[in-house]
Amino acid sequence: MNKKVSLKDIAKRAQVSIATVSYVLTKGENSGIGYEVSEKVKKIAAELNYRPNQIAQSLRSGKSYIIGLIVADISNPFFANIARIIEDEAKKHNYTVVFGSSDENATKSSDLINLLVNRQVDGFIIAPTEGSQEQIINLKKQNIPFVLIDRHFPEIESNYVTINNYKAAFDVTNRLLDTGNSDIGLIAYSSDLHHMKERIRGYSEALEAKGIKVDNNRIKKVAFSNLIEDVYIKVRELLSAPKPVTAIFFTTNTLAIHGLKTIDKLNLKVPNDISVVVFDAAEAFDFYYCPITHIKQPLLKIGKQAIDILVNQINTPEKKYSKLNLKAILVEKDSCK
Amino acid sequence: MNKKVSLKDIAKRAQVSIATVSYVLTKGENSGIGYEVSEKVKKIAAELNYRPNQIAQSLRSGKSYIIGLIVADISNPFFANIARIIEDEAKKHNYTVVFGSSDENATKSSDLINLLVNRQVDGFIIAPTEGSQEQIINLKKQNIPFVLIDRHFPEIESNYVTINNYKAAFDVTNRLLDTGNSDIGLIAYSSDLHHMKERIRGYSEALEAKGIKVDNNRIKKVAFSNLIEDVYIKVRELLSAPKPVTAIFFTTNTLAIHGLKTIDKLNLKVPNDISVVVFDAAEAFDFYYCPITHIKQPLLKIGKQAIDILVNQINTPEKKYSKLNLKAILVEKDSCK
DNA sequence: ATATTTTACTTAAACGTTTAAGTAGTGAGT
DNA sequence: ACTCACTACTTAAACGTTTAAGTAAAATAT
Repeated sequence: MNKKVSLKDIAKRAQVSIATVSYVLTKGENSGIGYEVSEKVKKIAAELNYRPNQIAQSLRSGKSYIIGLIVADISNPFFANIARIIEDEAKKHNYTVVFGSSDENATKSSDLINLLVNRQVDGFIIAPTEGSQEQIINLKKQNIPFVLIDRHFPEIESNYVTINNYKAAFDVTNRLLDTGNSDIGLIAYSSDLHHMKERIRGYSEALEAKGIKVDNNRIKKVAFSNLIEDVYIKVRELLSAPKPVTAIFFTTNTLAIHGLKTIDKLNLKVPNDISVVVFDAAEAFDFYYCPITHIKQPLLKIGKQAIDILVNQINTPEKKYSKLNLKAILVEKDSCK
Repeated sequence: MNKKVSLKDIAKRAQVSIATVSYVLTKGENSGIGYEVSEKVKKIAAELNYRPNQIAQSLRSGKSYIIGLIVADISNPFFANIARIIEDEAKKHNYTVVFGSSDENATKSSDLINLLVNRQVDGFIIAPTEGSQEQIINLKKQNIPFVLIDRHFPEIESNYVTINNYKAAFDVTNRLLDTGNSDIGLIAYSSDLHHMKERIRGYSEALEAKGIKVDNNRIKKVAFSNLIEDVYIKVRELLSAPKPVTAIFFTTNTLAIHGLKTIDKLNLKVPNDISVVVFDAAEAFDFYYCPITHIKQPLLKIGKQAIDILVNQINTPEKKYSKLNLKAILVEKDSCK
């Protein structure tokens, strides 16, 4: 068995103390160690292929240089992309990202947070799931820095980077209205999460602004745990009601993917038989015969800002929270008519 | 600032030694510590919300319980899925997965490996990129356990879990031949990686087995770094040659996605104008008008086996390597005619 | 020539665990 | 009564770093 090379090994070979080796290797020019000894140490370190043990460094410094990222659903390309961006941004600040997917499940989220707290992560970036309020409050109590993304809890003061969901939903609903649709259904997750409510509020107020009464039967909610079937059922309900809708607003890309499959199964054509708008895109849409009008979130900005805020807070803990509401843009394609 | 709770804090409150606290908290029933003291310590630990510092545990034990996963391209759903499976499997063995994407770039791969070696990961699961042989050899030299997945280097003895790429490619090519295609093109990455060569060999030998001479002009290679354009060019070349092909075998899903887009642009219809088979699926294919015949890899099995082999090697370091060549299956759909 | 500063190192403590080894004190066995 | 074996703890060392504090020798100043 090859034991790993430590400062001790170098020290022994160079016949100096461990501290000397450490000084040579960590302080550059002005280590306070003489030229000859320095060179000797460096040479031996290179020969032995010395790698500092970051675990020991972390223990000593109290900093792990690890950021915990908890996304709601890693199979969703939205989160997959954001994870990637955050990883890249974190690396620029010399942080490694460890992440997990809560799958919209508060228990799993709690397990992940605990796991990572034990691993002494320096901070978190979290897309919190429903029912995870306490976990967030606990982080605050423990003084562990974190930034929420995509969603946040308005009742809990914290850093967050989200988009203006209300505004985006309002805009996209307006787009449907402008193209002549007044019977608009909405498919959402059955969730108390604020961003979901905001999307629904945007939809509702856009209708009301045009003097259209909101029909709660047209706001359909599906369970994350039973997505595929639920979407199928709800989309059918919208389309087979006494007065069927002429347009559907899918509040997430995953909902849309299964919604479009349902529409295909029912032999309806977008946009002639039914108009469609979606919150977020998906690569799969590229192959859909009709380009889909959708909301595009500024992923790069979200990731960059989240990391910036977090790293800042890690380095200079303050009581002031950063609350960012970024603008999302409406990408107009051919799916509304 | 809330300092974190350590054994010391509990010990002080309970008026016992640190060791006593450790014994109570880590050895269950037979800690050798009396009932009353045990209860007292446990109670205080709970009150203070004590969390063992895994960094300290790692330093002491020499084990980090972290597995490094390096995939070739995390934006590819094949790797995204496998990452997820590996994460889940690892958790069952009490390991945390830290991962990065090399983006098929040997330098990035090297950086990632170094980063993770410094972090004292207990082992690696790697989908190695072209030119990363030395990194792999270095891991061997340092006695760091690892398992290669998806690809491996035949010239380097190591653990690996791959599929039988030759067989799969042979089968899928045969499928094209059986449906009446004798002019078959192939789109591959320009890569020396063994699995890619094996796929090409499968294709070639399937043709030869039917007495068809392999035409090297029909084996097109594209650069990973210039994927979209290259695919477009090469697919066009195949289709506008003096004797155009009637079928194309895409050796990865990403190649197929852009290949199908090209086919759409050229106003050709699958399978009437052109037959298509693909190595690996993609969610996007669900929206393609023609269900695509493809090779399906046993992702779950690959992930499970990789973790099993790795964990095994971590716990009982042996010189014997596990080399797994799993079977992939051909999923027959409607894209061949 | 002597005091003072500077240089070039070493010692030792600390981070939070785990665990082998040590130490009282108790109870049983003879 | 005295040994022996338990029980219930504590002490101390170790994992690999970093760094404040210490020390001895050399260089400079007076």
